[in-house]
Amino acid sequence: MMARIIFHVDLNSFYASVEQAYNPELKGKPIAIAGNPKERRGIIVTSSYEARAKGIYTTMNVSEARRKCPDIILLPPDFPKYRQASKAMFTILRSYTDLVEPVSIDEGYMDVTNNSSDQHPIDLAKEIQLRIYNELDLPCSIGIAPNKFLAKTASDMKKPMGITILRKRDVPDKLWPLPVIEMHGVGESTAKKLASLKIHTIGELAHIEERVIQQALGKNGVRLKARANGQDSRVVDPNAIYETKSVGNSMTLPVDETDMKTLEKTFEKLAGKVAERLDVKKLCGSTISIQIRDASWHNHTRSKTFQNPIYHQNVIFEEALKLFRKAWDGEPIRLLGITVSNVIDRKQSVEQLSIFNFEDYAKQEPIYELIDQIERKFGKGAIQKGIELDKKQSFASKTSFSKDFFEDLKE
DNA sequence: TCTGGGGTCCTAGGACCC
DNA sequence: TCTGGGGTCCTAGGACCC
Repeated sequence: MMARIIFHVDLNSFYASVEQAYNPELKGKPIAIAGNPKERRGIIVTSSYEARAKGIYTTMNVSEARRKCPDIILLPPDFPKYRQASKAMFTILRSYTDLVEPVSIDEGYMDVTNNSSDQHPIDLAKEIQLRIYNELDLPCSIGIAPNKFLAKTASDMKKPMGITILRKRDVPDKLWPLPVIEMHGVGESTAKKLASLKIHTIGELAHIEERVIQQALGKNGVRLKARANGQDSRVVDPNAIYETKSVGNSMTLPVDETDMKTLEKTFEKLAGKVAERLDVKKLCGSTISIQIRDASWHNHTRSKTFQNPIYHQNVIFEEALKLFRKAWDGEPIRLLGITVSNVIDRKQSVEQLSIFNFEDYAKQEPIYELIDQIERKFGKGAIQKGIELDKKQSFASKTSFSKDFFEDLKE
């Protein structure tokens, strides 16, 4: 197989850079975007390099940041602004290839293997970087490599405004000496487990026996070992962003809360936000989950799956509350969240007619032919069986008798 | 360093089916 | 009455990323 050429483009300290681009007076100054600067529980989301130099980092509490850097300029996040800048950046990337996969608001992959121009990849990267800088006033780093993992790793190596090539043959020298926690996909918990196996560097992970890593970390461990060897066959998928799997909102409460009225109000707000976002994207989902975080940072989730996808604020609110009442032990609560998952497009969402609805539907239609066809498709007795199973509430996922399906059959 | 809010993927056990 | 093995779905929790 021909070697691929993958770019990973990463906008540097994105939110802070956008603010500086909009307001040049902020350039060269320690600035930070804080979730909610007024709230006791506000945290630093991003900071400029000038702020970082003074010890500011992401997740740092706002009051802590003020103490460390008294002249810091704190700004509330302005997501519409960031989304616009992000869009403009991806438009530039797509002017070079359709094979652009946004990963988040500020980073994405490109597969430029088959780019027609005879430009050297490094010159192409320079051109892209310069355009983003000149046209949008935003700094970015670009990693160039034969796969996603190495490209991502490379873009991290020189910031801001770096361009880094990481070839397969560079892996032993450039990657293996690094501590394993530096690897994307290895967090604190995995690093700890690896340490207990006497693995401290990426090189040591690269050479561990397959059986041992599989035993300790499962599938993920096997994958990490491959990555440590510079192997990653994931393709650049331009459609990945359109495949939303879940939509959720959560909220940290001003104080650890036990008052039911306040908690109910919070759920109402969250249900409203989730419903609104589902509306905007014309989505619905069949599973609802709630998240409860207690004062000691322990998370609990409860979920329920329905036959029919939901999206109404009231339904989301009521189901969330039901789950909550069953799950809550009365302990003070730090955070509440609602997520709707198993998400599908509302239009094609197949208003899933249950069999009972089907019977109603059938009364108005000449259906003997229809039944015959269904039984031919799903086997003799399928209808009867469907009715029985539906009574046990376990039918929906097996065979979806959608309206569309019936329309199709009638032809 | 005591930690916001948006996500994705994986695992493991239980229910249920064939 | 006791018994396999394979598969899917659901639920709860954990890890990780930006």
